[in-house]
Amino acid sequence: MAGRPELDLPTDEIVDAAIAILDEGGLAAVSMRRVATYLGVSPVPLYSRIGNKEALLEAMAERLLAGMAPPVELGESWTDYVTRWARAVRARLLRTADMRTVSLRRWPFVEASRPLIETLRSQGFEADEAVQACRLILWAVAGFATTEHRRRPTGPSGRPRRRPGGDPAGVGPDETDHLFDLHIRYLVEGIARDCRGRTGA
Amino acid sequence: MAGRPELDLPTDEIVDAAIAILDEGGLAAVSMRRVATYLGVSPVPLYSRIGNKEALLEAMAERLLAGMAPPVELGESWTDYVTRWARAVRARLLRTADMRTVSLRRWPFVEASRPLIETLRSQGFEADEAVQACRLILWAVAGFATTEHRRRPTGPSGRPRRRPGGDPAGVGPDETDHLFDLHIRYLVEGIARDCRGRTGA
DNA sequence: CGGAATTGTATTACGCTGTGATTTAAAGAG
DNA sequence: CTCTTTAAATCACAGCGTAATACAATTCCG
Repeated sequence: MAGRPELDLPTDEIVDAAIAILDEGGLAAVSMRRVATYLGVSPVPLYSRIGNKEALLEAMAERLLAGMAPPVELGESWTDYVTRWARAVRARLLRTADMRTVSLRRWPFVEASRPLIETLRSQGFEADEAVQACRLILWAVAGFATTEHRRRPTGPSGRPRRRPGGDPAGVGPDETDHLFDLHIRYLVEGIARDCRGRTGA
Repeated sequence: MAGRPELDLPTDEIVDAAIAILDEGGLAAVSMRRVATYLGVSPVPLYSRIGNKEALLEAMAERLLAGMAPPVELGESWTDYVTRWARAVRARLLRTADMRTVSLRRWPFVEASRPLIETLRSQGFEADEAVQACRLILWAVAGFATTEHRRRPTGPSGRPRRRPGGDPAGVGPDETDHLFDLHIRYLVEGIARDCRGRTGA
């Protein structure tokens, strides 16, 4: 049963399978061999199509984060769009099953920041101001989500090791939402203040 | 050559060895077996002393990030301390060879945030205000460093895959420093504004 | 139409991983 | 000196990423 070049196994299906495995077994369950058997295929076509495991993870991150930036609405002020943008990106990041799949991969974020930069530029920001503001927001959101995300216990390993003194940073999810909005508001206010002379707000 | 219970192999030396391997070979080079042979020992004592690999990584992160909060200076305003604290934490994070060793591990950050919270409380912050401000700063710093950190190429894998359209977020290190200070300043200003009635600044 | 080149797959194999089971040697107690 | 306890080495197992090899089906060319 070998060698029918007609059987198309697009990279999309490989990524689909990998994400399915990720969703139900965590990142540790994603292996080239398992993805292959999930597709009823040997590991070879995975290597011929996506290269290696690192490339697979990259493609998974790209898929999971594609189109995370919301579309710009007509007549929307940049402050409103920044807030919506930040919330949307955070939501998408938190929906990811295992943050390590997505963390430390730059490209999807670069892509998502494009509409943000365009909005800022269209409302009077200089090019370097827009890039700077975008980076500020992006890093704040990515960092917040990274730190906020709870990874589910990946199996029986890792004894809990109860710590003395408790965890002063333990808060509920609604409090976290509030904190996130506060964070973004502070940044937006700061940016608005530093650029107020030129944006005419 | 087996079974001399006198040979003390403290967990500290295990962590030392693991960090040495991390520094010269990256996170991928850190394996239980390699750490064991580095110490001239079988993998068994590693398991009897630290449990498993996850626990080893946890211990490494703890070591790498221990004492990252700078000591409080007498008569220092909380805004100054927050700025110093943020810079120190960021510097420590960036010094880590591979960010994934340290990322997504909460405990060292909880520990580092204690002096920050104490400083805030001693200068008139309510308990929940202090925790909130601390969380804001902490997540901003951790997120900034996580996103900022360049991971070195971990071997010959991962073809670069040059992207079309370039990278609008590509900036130099000095610009990054400036952006970081700006980020922290915005947060500090926002916190100061929201708490100005009580802190009497 | 028939052989040849190409293509894409399965199989095999190598060295590595984390970790449990089994065995062995050393130290201490009576 | 003998027995118990302790902690190590050695072996074993299943799984991993991935390169090499072998083979079947298609496609091209004469």
